[in-house]
Amino acid sequence: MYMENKTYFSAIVEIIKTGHWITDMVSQELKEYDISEPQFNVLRILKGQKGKPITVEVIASLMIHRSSNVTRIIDKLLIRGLVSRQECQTNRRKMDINITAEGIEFLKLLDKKVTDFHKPMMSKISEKEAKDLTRIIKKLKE
Amino acid sequence: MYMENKTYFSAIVEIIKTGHWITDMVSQELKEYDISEPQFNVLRILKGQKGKPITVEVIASLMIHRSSNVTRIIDKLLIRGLVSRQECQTNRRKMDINITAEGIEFLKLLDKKVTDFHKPMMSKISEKEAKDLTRIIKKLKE
DNA sequence: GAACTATTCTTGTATATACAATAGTTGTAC
DNA sequence: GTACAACTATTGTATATACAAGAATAGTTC
Repeated sequence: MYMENKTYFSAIVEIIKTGHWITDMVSQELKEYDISEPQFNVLRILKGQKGKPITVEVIASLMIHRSSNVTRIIDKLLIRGLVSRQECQTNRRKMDINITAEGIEFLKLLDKKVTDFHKPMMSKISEKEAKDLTRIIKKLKE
Repeated sequence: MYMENKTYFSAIVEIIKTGHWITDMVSQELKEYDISEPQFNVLRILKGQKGKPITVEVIASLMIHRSSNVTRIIDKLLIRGLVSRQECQTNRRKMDINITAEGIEFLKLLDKKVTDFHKPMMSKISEKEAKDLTRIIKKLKE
């Protein structure tokens, strides 16, 4: 009977557990600002576009965990004035989403919080280890 | 102004993304058996106890993603006769949860499915790489 | 250009989840 | 042993999520 190789199995479990561990911690950090991890993720994606609006579909594809509810995530950010949403000029099926000036300001606060959490974690491994980690983990999905 | 080191940031993002990617795939595999990933996880934990019942608390601590709803996960497994639940003799606050013979049989089907998904993924990296991956990723949480 | 198909976002709905509150049991201090 | 605190599982509830269905627009074929 085939048995899963323990070495490989441990690796898989560690990836999943650590991913949850990090996002759980980040969620805790964000809680004081009453913003969810997916909302934070969307804000970061929008900021990364440097002023160029992107569609709901593109946001979904760039999210850490592809979500089927980008519309509703945007709804919440809209209410708080952190993003803008308007019909795409060239294709009225699409929506142009962008981060507002308020969104950028707000994100600065969040980024500080999250970075402060990332820093001590990152200090545990060397830059070479980080590179190795990324390289190996990416191979899994090839 | 402090900027996050890109090498480290990529590593973090890859861990989270890959974790989601794996669990999403596994969830898809399990769907045909109408069982959720957390339910599957609980069954595996129980099987790992080799007949010794464990409490709700212990299950939660062993889960890949610690859940606050173990009771309801157990409820569902109970309905299908895959686990048993009874008051702990020595401490009536606790519950003794165990996997049933049906549960073990059912789990064999699921394990085959999931292993068939794991195998090609694992073949993408060497055993040494898997070990390195586990070692580095564990350091992050130290 | 009409009919059909594909794309894109939104919405409806059922389920899952987090979090807090509760209930029952056990442990502890006096 | 009583009072109080701590522990353990369950339940209530509000929110988040997945998935499918819907609505509007665009593209394609004839």
